[in-house]
Amino acid sequence: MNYSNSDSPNSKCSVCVLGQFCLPVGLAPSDVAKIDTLVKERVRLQKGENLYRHGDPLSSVYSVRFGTLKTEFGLQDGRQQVIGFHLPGEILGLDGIGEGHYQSNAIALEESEVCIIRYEAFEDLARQIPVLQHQFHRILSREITQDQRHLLSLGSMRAEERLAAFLLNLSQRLAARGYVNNEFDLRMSRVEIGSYLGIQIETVSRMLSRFAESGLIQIQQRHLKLIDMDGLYELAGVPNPDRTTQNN
Amino acid sequence: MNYSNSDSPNSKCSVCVLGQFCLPVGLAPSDVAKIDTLVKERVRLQKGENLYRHGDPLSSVYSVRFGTLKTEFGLQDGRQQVIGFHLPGEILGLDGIGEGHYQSNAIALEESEVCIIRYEAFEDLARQIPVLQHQFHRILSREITQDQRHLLSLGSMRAEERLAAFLLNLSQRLAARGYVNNEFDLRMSRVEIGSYLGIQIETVSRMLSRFAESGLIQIQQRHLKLIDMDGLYELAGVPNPDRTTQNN
DNA sequence: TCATTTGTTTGATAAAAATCAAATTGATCA
DNA sequence: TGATCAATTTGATTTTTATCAAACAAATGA
Repeated sequence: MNYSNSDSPNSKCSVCVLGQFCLPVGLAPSDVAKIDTLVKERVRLQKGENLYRHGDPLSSVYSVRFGTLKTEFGLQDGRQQVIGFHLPGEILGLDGIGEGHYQSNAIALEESEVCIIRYEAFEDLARQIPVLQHQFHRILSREITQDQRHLLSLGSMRAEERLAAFLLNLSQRLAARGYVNNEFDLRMSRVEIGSYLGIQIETVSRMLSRFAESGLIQIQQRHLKLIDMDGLYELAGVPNPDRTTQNN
Repeated sequence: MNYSNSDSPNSKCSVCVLGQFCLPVGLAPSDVAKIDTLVKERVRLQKGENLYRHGDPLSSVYSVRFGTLKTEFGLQDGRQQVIGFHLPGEILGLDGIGEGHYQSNAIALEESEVCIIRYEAFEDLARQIPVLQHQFHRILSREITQDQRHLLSLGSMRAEERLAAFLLNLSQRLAARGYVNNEFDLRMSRVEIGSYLGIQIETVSRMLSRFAESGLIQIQQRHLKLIDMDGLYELAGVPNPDRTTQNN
């Protein structure tokens, strides 16, 4: 782990392009300046490095600046479940607030950098800036909703439906960040995808091959093209939100 | 739905026995009195009644006063997943904060009563009482952790393991509320258990029969006795937290 | 460069759970 | 009280996915 305490201009929330996804959403510029004083440290992580581990005392929550991380939740007997993949602008560490120590492990899937938000100081600031307080509640609430959507996937969908929903979810989140929505690189291994979706890696591989064969996607290693978005959305059980044709 | 706006003494948070599970945890008596002014309304629900529905605008979050509710999350194509069962003292409606409208349905499993916490007024009060603000963050965070534990169950456990973990989770939550931990009535149907656990009702029924046959439990209809807690905990992948024998 | 390791794909088989079907039990109501 | 309806259990069979095994490909390092 490589800490930095830079005051270089591009390290400030007030100029960060991720502001629209991160804590400062909706804040007046003068309030964002107050966050700047709170978020001064960052950490650089290499692939495979832990940002935090289950049981570490909660000191901070984190915002992804660049890169991708996964969080995983473990059972005493050793089994682990990947809970989420985290893209720039997303907040990590929220599960540590309840008990005062993190309940999950957070691990970088590639070289990544996260902003450190000291939690106690943040609570103080949130009391002073109602919009910030509300935005934080929204972030916590959306995390709950996201986990519930994931539960629906694991509890009610078959393997190929889960996989389609997963690929589309990634696509949407990348598109919101300015990338094209139909071509990207998977940062996670088949093992990690399988764990996230509650299926074995052989099944992940077979389903990807099947998708490719039926013209839904093209895939070579981790490079992915979504060809038939409508078909994928249908598998995922939702209409394609991008389609604005006659049937709307 | 039957609203009441009673100021009878036993309706106040300051005297409510559920305080130890609910919002007021850790608050000074003078601060609990401030919550009393916030939480004055309650709703009585009959079995099967909705407390809120997906899409309803968020106006309040709710605390269960007595009874049991379920929340369920739906897919456009009609599939529904039971996300949680909610006991007295637990807070509902948190998934509405993110988008300003509830993402799930909340339905009473038996005659129940919930306290209404006006959300906007609550945010204001939380700013004035740091301990209350922190307690609310803890509640949100624990909800995330609970959903993650549920994800681990659906993603990494076999049907009988999920069922064992579910029964033990209920047992623990009831025990924390002063009931015996090894004998209780299930308030939910086999269909609802199956949905919650991501398995079909026939499988739920078979697993319950198998548990009974192997002496782990006794069950008649919805009345349940946990006989071999250690065995159940082993199935659930965790050591029995109540055991303080030689191996600790 | 080749050799080794790691990750991925594909195939064959087994296990788990779903589905279909019927029987049984309990609850509700005339 | 019996009749009807709903919920649950049990059995037979099918489907899905896991597991075991092997082949293959990509990445790493001497």
